[in-house]
Amino acid sequence: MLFALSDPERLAIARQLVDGPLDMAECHLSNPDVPKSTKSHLMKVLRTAGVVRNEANGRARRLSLRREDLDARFPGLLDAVLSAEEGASKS
Amino acid sequence: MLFALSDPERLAIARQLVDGPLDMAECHLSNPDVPKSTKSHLMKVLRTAGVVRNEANGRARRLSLRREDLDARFPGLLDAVLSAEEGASKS
DNA sequence: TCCATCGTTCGAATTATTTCGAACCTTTTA
DNA sequence: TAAAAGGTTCGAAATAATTCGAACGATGGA
Repeated sequence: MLFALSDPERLAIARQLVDGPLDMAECHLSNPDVPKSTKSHLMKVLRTAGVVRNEANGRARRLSLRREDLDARFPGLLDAVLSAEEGASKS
Repeated sequence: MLFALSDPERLAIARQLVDGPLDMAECHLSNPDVPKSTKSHLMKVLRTAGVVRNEANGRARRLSLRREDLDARFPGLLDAVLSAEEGASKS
C-alpha cells in the first residue's frame, strides 16, 4: 500500500477519490496525454495494493477508495497520507 | 518518504528507531548476512527521504528517527505507518 | 605510527517498474 | 449486427532501484 501511494500520480488519483467514486474517465492525470494502457496500469497497481476498487459500470469503470478495508488494516494511515501537504517531496 | 518506508527492510529499521537512537551496528536486518554496503544504501534512502538522521559517533554512526520534522511535514503519517499491523503485506 | 573497526561511495550487474502500442473484450448505440 | 466507446491485458523497450565487491575515509587502540 505504501508503495502504491508513493507515486505522485497514483497518490493524486487516490486524492480524487476521497470525495466519492469516479468513473475512470473522470480521473485526471497530471499529463492528460498518457495512453490509456498506462493509465490502466496505474489503476492496477492501486487495485492490487488494495487501495482502490474497480467495478464495471456500463461500459465504463467505477473507481472507489477502499476506505473501510484500509482503515481496518492500517488505522489512520490513509487519512494521514491524503491530508499530507500536497506538494510534499522536498527534504 | 512513502517510498522509503514502502520497503519492508527499511520500515523495519524505522521501527527499531522508535524507542530511541541506535548505532548502525545495532540495527538488525532480517538477513544478517547482507554486505555492509547494502545496509549503508538502505540507510541512505531513509536519510535522503528525511526519515532518519545519521550523525558520527566515534567511529560508529548514530541513527535516529526525525520525528519532529516528519510529524511537522506529514502529521500522523509516521505514527500510522509505525503502528500498522506488523506483517501487513497481503491484500 | 600502524592497524583494525565502522561506515561511505563508486561502478557494474541484476532485478523490478514504468511506459507504450497492439490486440482483445464487453457494453452501448446506430 | 456492425461499429464505436471505454478499458484491460500482453510483450517488448526504456528507466529506475537494488545488490554487491572493491576502494576509500575517519576514528580509536596498541
